[in-house]
Amino acid sequence: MDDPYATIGFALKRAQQALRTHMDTRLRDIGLTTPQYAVLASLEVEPGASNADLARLAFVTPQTMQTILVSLTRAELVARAPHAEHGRVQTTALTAKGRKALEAASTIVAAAEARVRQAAAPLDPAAVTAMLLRTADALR
Amino acid sequence: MDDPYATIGFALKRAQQALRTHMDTRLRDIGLTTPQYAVLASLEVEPGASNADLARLAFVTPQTMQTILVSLTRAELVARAPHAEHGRVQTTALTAKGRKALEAASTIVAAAEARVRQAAAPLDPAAVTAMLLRTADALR
DNA sequence: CCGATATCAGGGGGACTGAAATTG
DNA sequence: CCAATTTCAGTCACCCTGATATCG
Repeated sequence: MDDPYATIGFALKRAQQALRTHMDTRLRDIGLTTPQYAVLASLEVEPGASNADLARLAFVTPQTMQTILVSLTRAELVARAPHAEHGRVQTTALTAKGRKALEAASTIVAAAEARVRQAAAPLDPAAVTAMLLRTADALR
Repeated sequence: MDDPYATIGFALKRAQQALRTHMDTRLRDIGLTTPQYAVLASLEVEPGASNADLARLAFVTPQTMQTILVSLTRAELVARAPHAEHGRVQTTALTAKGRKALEAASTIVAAAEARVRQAAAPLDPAAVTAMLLRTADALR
């Protein structure tokens, strides 16, 4: 087999790690990690989502999402409340503080995305996005 | 900010996570994780490398590499020995068992890479690799 | 009774920061 | 004294198994 340093797999890991590190560094200033931002962003689209809902959206296990929600609750960025009908289900929603944090985070994340798109040139960003999602699907 | 689900950043995370999960699943049969495979592959190219050397090759902190080397040593896939001149430096090399594991892993990894390349079409794999490495550089 | 959900407990590997000790 | 290396300690986010409890 050929040079492992010349594979898409290796480059994929490098790029993702760089993006994650970059975002973590910027987001630390406003007290967030990258996964925490992702959950806040999901909650803006799906207010009142349950733990299981959020886990599916983020492609992680319910246990993992549980630990993230506990830390977000402790930081008072989200609030949880029992579901109106389903006794056991806990719904989660952004607090005012959480909405403020998300707004600040969005600027940071948009800037990072812009840098990635610039680096993608001359490849079309939409084509790159589609290619990456095809790759994810191909590896289920 | 636009839909976070339509960004390169989101797709990048999805693809990398899928690749990592896929490789971990396949490599588990031979008792390896993906980072452990990566270290074994580095050691084939750089036998006798130190912890700090390997950390730089993998773009992780020395502390992270330390934990990986401890587990590889415990599994007897690598062996560590004090450097001939530098008293504090520990050199690491593949054992016979480690070389065998690496060989088995290489087949698995090559198959995964082939699937990724197929999913990349119609984009040129070399162009995709270069684009991803450009992205990593752009985010330092 | 089944299935989905939520949560707790435990363990593991991999990533980080901070700090300490050694050594050139 | 400084720089590099190794290593210890702690935290975080991710996975897993298994168990418990609540519902529909």
